[in-house]
Amino acid sequence: MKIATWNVNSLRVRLPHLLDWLTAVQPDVVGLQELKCVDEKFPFDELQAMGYYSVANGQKTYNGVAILARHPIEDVSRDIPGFEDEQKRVIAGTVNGVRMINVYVVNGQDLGTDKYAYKLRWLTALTAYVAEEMKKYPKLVVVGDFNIAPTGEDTHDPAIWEGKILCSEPERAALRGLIDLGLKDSFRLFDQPPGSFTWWDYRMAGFRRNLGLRIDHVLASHPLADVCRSCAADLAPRRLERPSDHAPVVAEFEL
DNA sequence: ATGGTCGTTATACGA
Repeated sequence: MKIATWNVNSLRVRLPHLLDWLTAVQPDVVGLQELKCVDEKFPFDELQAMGYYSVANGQKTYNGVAILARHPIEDVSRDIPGFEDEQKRVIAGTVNGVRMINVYVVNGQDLGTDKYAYKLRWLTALTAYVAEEMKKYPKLVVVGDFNIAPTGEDTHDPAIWEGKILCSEPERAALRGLIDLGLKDSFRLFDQPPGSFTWWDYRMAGFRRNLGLRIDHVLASHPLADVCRSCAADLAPRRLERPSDHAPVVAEFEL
């Protein structure tokens, strides 16, 4: 079972890349983020024609998440239950007995801003939600754009990023708190080449110079981590014309 | 220190 996550940064613009990538990679379940697309305009028909069921939680201009799967998506849940939030950042569903919680974590802008405070509050609410879900679903993945690089190794230059947004200690502590519920960072279950990232700023030729961060993750519960066979970023779509600024991450599980 | 580049029912703002 191939489980993937991809911040597409506008589903409308990236739909041709997405359809080509689904054909090439054949993932079984995919979490998408930053759709910037209302549900009324979600391309359900094109995806169905490719053999994918889809469920979405979209909004205009900003945010928006979806799950695609080759099998029916059951027990779909949108947002974080009990957490007041205008922004559409979470969708969950169950496919073949595997629970996927797909998240687009708040970016946070800069330390000390209202958006940063919102990010930390949001992560506290997410952690409580995932804790509840883990009681119900032993086989669970939390995937998405976490907007957090777990360690210096997940940045092109730890000194530059030290204490900055996406790398600050409170953000990293929040991610560790989520993982400490009983999850594994699938990517780090395997030897990886240094300089492995999932996001590169459009500015300053970030991708060409590999000035990236690893901020997109597949976190797997222990029963799934035990059967994880690979996890890697797929840089091919990032090399195309008019790419998303994020690469997809694909993890394979023997199920 | 600054700005740079994308996307958006845009023309300022979020990332």
